[in-house]
Amino acid sequence: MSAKPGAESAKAEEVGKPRVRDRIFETASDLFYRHGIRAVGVDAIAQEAGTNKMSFYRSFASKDDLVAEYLRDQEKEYFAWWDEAIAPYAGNPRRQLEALFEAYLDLAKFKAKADCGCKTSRGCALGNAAVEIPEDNELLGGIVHAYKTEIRRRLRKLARELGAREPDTLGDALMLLMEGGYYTRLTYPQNTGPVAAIARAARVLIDAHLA
Amino acid sequence: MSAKPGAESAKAEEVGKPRVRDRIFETASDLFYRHGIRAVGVDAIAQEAGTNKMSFYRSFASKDDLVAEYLRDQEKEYFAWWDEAIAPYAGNPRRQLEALFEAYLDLAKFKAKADCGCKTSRGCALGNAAVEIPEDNELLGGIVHAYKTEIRRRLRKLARELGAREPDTLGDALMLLMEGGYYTRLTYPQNTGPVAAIARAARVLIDAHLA
DNA sequence: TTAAAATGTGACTGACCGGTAACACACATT
DNA sequence: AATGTGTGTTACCGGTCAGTCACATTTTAA
Repeated sequence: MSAKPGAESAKAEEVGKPRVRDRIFETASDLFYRHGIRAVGVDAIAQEAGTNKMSFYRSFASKDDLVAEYLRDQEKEYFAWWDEAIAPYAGNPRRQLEALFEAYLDLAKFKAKADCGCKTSRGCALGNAAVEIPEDNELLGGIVHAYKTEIRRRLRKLARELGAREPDTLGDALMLLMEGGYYTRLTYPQNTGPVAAIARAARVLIDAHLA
Repeated sequence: MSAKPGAESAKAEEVGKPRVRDRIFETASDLFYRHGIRAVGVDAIAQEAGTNKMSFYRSFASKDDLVAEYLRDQEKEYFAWWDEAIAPYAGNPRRQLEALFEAYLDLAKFKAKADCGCKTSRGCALGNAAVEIPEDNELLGGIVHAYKTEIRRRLRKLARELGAREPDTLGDALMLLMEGGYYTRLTYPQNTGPVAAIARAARVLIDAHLA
C-alpha cells in the first residue's frame, strides 16, 4: 500500500519530514475537513500520515483532543484570513466590509490544498462540526459557539464603526449571508451556487443601513 | 370487509399503534433530525420504536434506503410549509416573500415535536445531511442537491414575478439568508442568533431590487 | 377455524470503532 | 558502551456498526 518516500534518516527529518505529531495533525485536518469528523477514524488518520495508531495516542490523549485542536486551528486560520482581508483598509469600515465579502469568494482557494480533489468546497469547518458534535459535548460545542459568536461580534462592530442605523441588525444580516454561503457551498461546486451573489447582497444591505 | 389489504392498517393507525414500518420511520426521522444520521444506528432506531432490527430490515432494504425516504419526506414537509406560508398572498409576490421570511422564525416550532427537548433547533435536515453524506453517495447527495436547487428556483421565480432588477441575484441573496438562518440555528437556541434579523434583511434586499 | 401474514427473539457475521499493552528498533547524546 | 527518546509493530480489549439467519409467536383475514 504505502511505499516509503525514499527519505533518508537524518537530513530528511529536518528538511521534509516533520515530526510525527505534526504529520498526524496535518493529515487529520485535511481528512476531517473533506470527509467530516465522524467519518474519519484514528486508524485511517495514522495510516494516511504514514504512521500507526500507537504513535497517534502518544501525541494526542484522545480523538476528541485532536478534534478540539483541529477546530481551534481552523478558527485561527479563519480569523487570520479575515484580518488579512481587512488590513489594507484600516479606518475605513465600509471598505473593510466590502473587501471581506469580495475576498469571501476566494476563501475556498485559501483553505483548500491544491491536491484536495473535492468537487465542492466543504464550507466552514467549524460550522460543519456543529452538525456532527453531539449535544452533550461541551468542549467541542463550546469551541464552535465561541467561534460563531466572535464572527457575530466582529460584524456588528464593523457595522457600528460604519455608523449604520441598527448596527446589530446589519451585522447579523451580514452574518446570515456569510453562513449561508458556507452552507450552500457544501452542495454547489465552488462559486456556482447562490454564494456568487454574496458581495452584491452585502453592499445592498450596507447601503440600506446608511441611507 | 373489503379485500384491500391496505385499508385495514388505517384502523390500527387511528387506534394508536401504527404499523411497525411507520413507527420505525417516525422514530428514525426524529432521531436523525436531532442527532444526525451517522450518529444514529439501526439498532437504536428499532429499539426506540419498540421493535427490533429484524423488523427494521423487513421494512427497509438498508439504512441508506431509510435515509433516502427520510430526506424525501423532510423535503415534502418543507415545501408544504412553504406553500402554506405563501398561499394567502397568491398573486402578490412581494407579500409572499415577506410572509415566507416572517414565517421562517416560527419554522422551528413547525418542525420540532413538543417533546423534542433539544436546546437548539437543528436547522435544515437536508442541509445537515449534506455534511454527513460521503461524496460518492450519489443517491443521497442527489436528493439534497435537488432540494436546494428547488429552493433556489422558487426564490428566483418569486423575485422575477416581483419585477425585481436582477431577479436571479435577489433570489440567490434571499437564499443565502435562509440557508444562513438554518446554519446558525445549529449553534444558537431558537431565534437568539442572527436569524432574528432575517425578515428585516429580506425586506431591505427586496426594496433595493425594486428601487 | 385455520392459514397466512406480520412481528418478535437471540444468535451470528465481518468489519470497524476508540483505545491500550508489550515489545523491538533506530538513533543521538553522553 | 550506555542510556533515553521517538517511533514502528503486532496483538488485543470491549463495544458498536450494518446486515442476516432460523425459528417462535402473535395478529389478522378468509
